[in-house]
Amino acid sequence: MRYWLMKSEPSVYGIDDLGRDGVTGWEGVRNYQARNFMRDEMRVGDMALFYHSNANPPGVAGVMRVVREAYPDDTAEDVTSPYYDAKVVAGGNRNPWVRVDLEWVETFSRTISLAELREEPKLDGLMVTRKGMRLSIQPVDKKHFVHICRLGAAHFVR
DNA sequence: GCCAACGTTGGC
DNA sequence: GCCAACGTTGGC
Repeated sequence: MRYWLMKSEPSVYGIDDLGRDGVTGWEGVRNYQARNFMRDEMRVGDMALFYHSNANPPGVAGVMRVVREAYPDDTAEDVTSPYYDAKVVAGGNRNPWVRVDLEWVETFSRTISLAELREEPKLDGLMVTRKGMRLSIQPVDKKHFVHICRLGAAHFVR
């Protein structure tokens, strides 16, 4: 089983939205490296940290689980979607974008902020704290995942 | 294939 | 709102 960190802006879709929805399709990923992680490496049962970007403070807000592996993200072909990709349709190319489905697992009682992630020596090597790291889907070491869950006082990990 | 210009991400 | 860092585009 693998562990991930996935970013979303809470003003667009945050962990409270996922808590309400239960399960959501992770739409709108338009970066090939991030897509490749979803398409090639995410498996049902993998766990992911829900990271709030462009938030105050930015940080990990909770945990979710992969419940469906990669399938086409048809928002890329939907003119009315904010994630519409004109290049896909115009080029007559096959839609290269995929999404996975994620299930809400737990919302932390507090957000583990980016500043706190940086300060914690046990989290050395975590990708999200690297300067200039914009990748929206990142693999996370199990030991890092578990530690962040403990910081968040997660129940499911105890 | 190089690389300048441009658009986006995301912390602050 | 600013802007550094990054990814993509497109002329050559």
